Amino acid sequence: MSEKSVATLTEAEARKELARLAMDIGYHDARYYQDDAPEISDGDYDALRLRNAAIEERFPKLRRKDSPSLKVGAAPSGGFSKVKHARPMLSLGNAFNDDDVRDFVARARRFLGLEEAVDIALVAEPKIDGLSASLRYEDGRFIVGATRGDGSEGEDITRNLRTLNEIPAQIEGAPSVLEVRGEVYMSRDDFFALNVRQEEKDAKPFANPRNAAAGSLRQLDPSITAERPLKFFAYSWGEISAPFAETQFGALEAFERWGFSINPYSRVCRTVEEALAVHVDVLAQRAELPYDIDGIVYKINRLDWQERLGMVSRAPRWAIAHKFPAEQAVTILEDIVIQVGRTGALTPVAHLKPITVGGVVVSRATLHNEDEIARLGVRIGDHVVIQRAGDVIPQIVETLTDMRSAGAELRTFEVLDHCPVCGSRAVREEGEVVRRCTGGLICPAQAVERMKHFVGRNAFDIEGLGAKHIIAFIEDGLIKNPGDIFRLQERRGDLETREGWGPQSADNLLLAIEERRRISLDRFIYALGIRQIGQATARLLAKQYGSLAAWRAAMGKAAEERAENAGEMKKPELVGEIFAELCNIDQIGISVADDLVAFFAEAHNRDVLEDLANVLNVEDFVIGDTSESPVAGKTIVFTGTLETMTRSEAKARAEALGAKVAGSVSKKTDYVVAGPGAGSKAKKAEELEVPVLTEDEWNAFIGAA
DNA sequence: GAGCCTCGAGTTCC
DNA sequence: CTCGAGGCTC
Repeated sequence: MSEKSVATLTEAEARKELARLAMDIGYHDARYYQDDAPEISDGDYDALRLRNAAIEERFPKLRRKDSPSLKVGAAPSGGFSKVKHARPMLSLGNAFNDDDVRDFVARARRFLGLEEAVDIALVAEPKIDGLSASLRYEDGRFIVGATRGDGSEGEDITRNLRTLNEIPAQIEGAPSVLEVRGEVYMSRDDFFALNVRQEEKDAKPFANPRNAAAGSLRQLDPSITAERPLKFFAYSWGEISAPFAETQFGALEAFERWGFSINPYSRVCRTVEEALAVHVDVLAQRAELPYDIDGIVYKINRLDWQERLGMVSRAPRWAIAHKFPAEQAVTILEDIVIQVGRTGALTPVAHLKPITVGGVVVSRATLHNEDEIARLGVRIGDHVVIQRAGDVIPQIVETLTDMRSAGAELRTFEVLDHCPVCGSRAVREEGEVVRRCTGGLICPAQAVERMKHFVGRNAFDIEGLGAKHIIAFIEDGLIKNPGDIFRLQERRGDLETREGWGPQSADNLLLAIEERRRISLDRFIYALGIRQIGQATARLLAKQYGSLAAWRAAMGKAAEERAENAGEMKKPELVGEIFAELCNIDQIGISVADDLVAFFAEAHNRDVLEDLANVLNVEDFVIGDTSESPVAGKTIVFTGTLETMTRSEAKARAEALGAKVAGSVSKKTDYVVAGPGAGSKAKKAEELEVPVLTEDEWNAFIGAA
């Protein structure tokens, strides 16, 4: 289709074309959003919208009432679809001073088993204050782009990302599958200019470049994003079909060859000290840089080392962010208010006279606990220095006692001995820092927090069911137990007639709930909010027991054992077989096992679980494909000093091959790998007739896989 | 038994 | 993001 350049269109032609575009775009919107079956590529679609916007810009008077550019909320319930990252997008550990960085390198050296004298080269690159994004290329074509989201699943912002000049639509010579990761950001100059335009349009200005970039990227209408001056630095990658570099810096160079921008301050440093010099250097130039940065990221340059180091929970062991000192400000502590958490923890929160720190207005900050208040010596009415830790969470750094006016009587914070919400006793256990409400099930504040946790992002992740609705639903008796959420459709009438609700909002919520009726076992366990059972431990349990039925059966039995042998906490075996089995899972000890079993000892909790099991579809835990692995499903115990690898490396490798790594030898142990100096464990293995391998034998054994 | 390391729980603002 | 506590290693 030959199109006339917008500049040469006559008014009549423009009017006709705008009408056609409105119709076409409306048609494709319906295919895309309603049928989920687009007929044209995103690129072609974007071209239509861009042309529409261009014509409207030249002939503002011709803008139609039904113009596509006015339909900001084209998406169904106003959102982006989700994209699962083929490889998770990690976050980074933080260093706040030079020693933290030296420690990081020392840890890596130890993990890799390297001599003190071996230098570990690092790539130092500025950490841009923007939003990370992942761009997937297949056969050189940009296919899909996503936000980081929770790290494993982000939002599909492909159409918005396509509007960025610095994101090539096509790249040459790259692996057939390549996920490029980097930071979308806005330069300071562009941010100021945008704010001027925003004010001219009577739109709210953005607080800082980061928010401006975030707001621009989250536009439902890509033509708005297209008008925003967003930029992109590539710095990392996700899934790749073939290796394309041997070093971190080599990867950056490859990105540059493919047409991406990489940060010009990125450089290879042979030693930690050289890397630390980059930090000093860039910090000195911080104000002159065209964009905001919040620190320097160091990555171990050799990719084979990166691979061996792997990751810990959500962060790689081969990279760290060295933060710049946080911006500080002085304000007045107006009040201290107590919040009640899911576990009953009473947390004092400072209410502050609102003040801008690092481009955001801060009015509250956590005071953690009563010891922290005592340490700060703060009283209500005091001037306090606040900063945003890691440039995000506000914290009170110090109290400016000098600024107390003479004779002024400032109120001190008084420790509560009762829960401010339910009135139950609030006690602080011996040796613990937190004070807790003992109200448990009767405390409404705890009930709300437990429910919030249940529907939260890392648990059931029910969209549209936020704190406000939860509180209202609980108050109105719509939900009492978690299972009630999944019976809300029976009370559709009650939902629709709520103030501010209608058929559409009820539909949206019920749909979001239906989507989550199916859930993985580990998320399910995590959602229950059992004390000390977070994401990592929930996954361990899911892995150990495999199915909800198996887990419930085991835990129920453990609770019985515990009832019979209460008080025998010192030795797990004395409590019971299952209890001992729990404690034998690496990372789970007596304390964690006891909280877990205590949960099952409560009839109320068993009822909640039974109820949930009836309304949900909890998927069995599936481990990655380790069918080829000789050690899949086997339980391994490492003991003694390992020579060719460190303990954590050995553990990580074994787990990757589908094995369970346990801490002590039992009759369930399949193999014991003993290095020199192995003592009691190797002996116990002999007694139990568990095969004992040397390290070399073990390596040969798994090497076959 | 001390000293790491990892995990959980609590929190802010947009 | 931070802090405290639990678990593991030596």
